[in-house]
Amino acid sequence: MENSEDEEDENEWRNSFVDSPTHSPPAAAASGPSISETRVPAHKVILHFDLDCFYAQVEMIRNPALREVPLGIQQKYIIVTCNYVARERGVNKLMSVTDAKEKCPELVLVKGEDLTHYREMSYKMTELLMSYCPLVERLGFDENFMDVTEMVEQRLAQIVKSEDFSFKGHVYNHPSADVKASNYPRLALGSHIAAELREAVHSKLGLTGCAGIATNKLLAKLVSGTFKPNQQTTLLPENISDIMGCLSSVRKVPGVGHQTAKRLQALGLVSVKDLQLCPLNDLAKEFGSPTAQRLKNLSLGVDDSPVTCTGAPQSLSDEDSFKKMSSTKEVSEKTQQLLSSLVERMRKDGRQPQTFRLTIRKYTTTNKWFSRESRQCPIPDHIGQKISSGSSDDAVMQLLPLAMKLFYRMVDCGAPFHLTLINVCFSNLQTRAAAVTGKGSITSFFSQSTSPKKSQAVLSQCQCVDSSQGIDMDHQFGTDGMITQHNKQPAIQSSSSSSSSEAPLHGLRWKQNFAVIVEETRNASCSTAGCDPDETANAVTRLPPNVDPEVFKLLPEDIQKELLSPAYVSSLYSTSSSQSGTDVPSTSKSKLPETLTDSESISDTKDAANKLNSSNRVTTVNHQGKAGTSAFPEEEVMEEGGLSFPRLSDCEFPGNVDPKVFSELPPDVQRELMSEWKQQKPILKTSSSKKPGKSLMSKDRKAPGKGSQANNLFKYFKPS
DNA sequence: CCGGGGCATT
DNA sequence: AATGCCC
Repeated sequence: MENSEDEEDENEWRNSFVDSPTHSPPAAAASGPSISETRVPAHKVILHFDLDCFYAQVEMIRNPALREVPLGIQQKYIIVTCNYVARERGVNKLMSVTDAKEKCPELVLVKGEDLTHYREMSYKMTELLMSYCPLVERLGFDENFMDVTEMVEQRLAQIVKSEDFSFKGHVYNHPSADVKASNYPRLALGSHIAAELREAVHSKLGLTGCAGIATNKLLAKLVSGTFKPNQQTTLLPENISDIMGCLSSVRKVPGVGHQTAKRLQALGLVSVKDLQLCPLNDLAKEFGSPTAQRLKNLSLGVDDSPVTCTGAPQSLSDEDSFKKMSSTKEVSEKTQQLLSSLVERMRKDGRQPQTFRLTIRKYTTTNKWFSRESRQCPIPDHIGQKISSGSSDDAVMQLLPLAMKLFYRMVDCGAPFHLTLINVCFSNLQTRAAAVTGKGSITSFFSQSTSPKKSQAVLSQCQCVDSSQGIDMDHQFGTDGMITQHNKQPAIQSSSSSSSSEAPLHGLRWKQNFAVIVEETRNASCSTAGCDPDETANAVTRLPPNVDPEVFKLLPEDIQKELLSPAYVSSLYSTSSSQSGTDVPSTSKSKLPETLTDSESISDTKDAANKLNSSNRVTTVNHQGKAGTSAFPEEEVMEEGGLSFPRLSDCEFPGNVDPKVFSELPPDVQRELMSEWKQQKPILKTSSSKKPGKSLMSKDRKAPGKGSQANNLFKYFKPS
């Protein structure tokens, strides 16, 4: 059942590649001992979501009056995107403001340099998708991949044999009604799921978008844009060569960028067809064997890269570009300004950056817009602490000299200089738990007393997420959101809606935290409808087969702590999760509610509806009650948020942790640990062992640090 | 070539 | 730590 034997469509799919000499076996698979026969997996069903003119949509939600007018989103002197009214009048993406105004003098412009609102909405989108299936990968702010293979299999199992059903939306190169879903039941079900998710996104967030349904990420992305806007397209295996073949330029292939395209062109390869036909050896001479194979595969529509959960960002940065900056005073002021907003964002994130980087772009006549230089340095701990919990202004003031030091390493201020961009970036983001314990050992952990301050911080973040949620942000435009469209002052200044706390996005993380917290404390505080005690209890109580709680409890305290460390957790994921791209941890599937099963749909499913609305309901939460009995007295407000993502626990709560042991930890420590877990990538591939051959699009994350140490700890667990 | 963000390589 | 490449 797990390696569900292929039906006809699988065979057809496979056959379509069999003749390709360069084709490597569709990786994945072989989670167990490689039985030669069963190792070819059922093909995956991958969805790609691509929101329509994303920034413009967000602005139109914030101010519905903009829906009726041609709207362009302006960053500096560029229209980065525009609504469809504007497109009808000849405005296009990445058009200069001058050209756009020429084409469409009535064009209304909204400044889009502050990404806060876009970022927030972007994460809401990802969270919404994740609430149905945790395997979601972000690509930029407006695209998401989703691996729904498991969901499809579940539905397939429930389908009545004779049941006749069809594809939702378009089918690439087919008069959609032609195609019988029974020939490709999995893709057909994928198209149903895509349709339902798009509807959910629309009803819950007010956003429209396209979806592509195919057997891998490459194809899903390529096919999703076939019908725009607000439509979806399924690609059948038999049409793979069609969609690849009609790509005029290799550049159209996701994963082939400018540089790669240029190098290919030097080999005389321009179209995808050229690339398909080019001998692998020729490619290997230019790119090396692995890259050559990847390129060739991509040209054929082959892509075995897994959908990798994106999780929280690995870095936060802020930048500004300008015509000219040539004095250190300006540089210092601009840097300070950038640092201020970055520090605020960093603080809301909750993690503590260990590295600071300053990037600049120097003006050069030789037109190298792209060349940026950067210098980076460690952030002294005392400064890091100010960023996350101290005075923001102090933090900025201490970072500024650091930044200037880096600046002087790149610019000789004795001579004239001319900058056109400054970027500040925090990376190497660590949770306080990790920061507090100092590098390797977690020993001082328990001596840390519970920190009221931190709890408060978490709470306020929760409230921030809360207040920033809600689809109709219209009302945020009190009186200042009116449309202006004169030529002198072409841009509307986005109402600075500072009211809706910048509290961004890691709603993702926070909500996941809440989910875990709720589960841990549910006896004390779970009181709301939609909270299924069995489900949540299981999520936390269940241990994977290779973990012996009894053994765990007998371990020395410090060893236990190491086992709870994020590095260990992630290493566990990376080694225990199967290499198969199609195998989803079985725990995460069985409990998926039937939210999407029928045309009935999402909104009618209590569970889903509760989830999706949670953000709007947080304010209605009962703030009192079991304050005394909860392990997190200050955080009652979280329970609603937690209930909204009951299923995430499968994916997010490390299964190797003994809940009893965990529950005996101080609340503060529990919270820190959970916070850490949230930031690990739940799905990790081992980059060394198997080699699914990552595509250019894959991320292939590694477990952070301490791998060897963590691995040694495996001996404390039962062999699986 | 705007604003981000990520990964791999050196 | 710095650059390149990708979206």
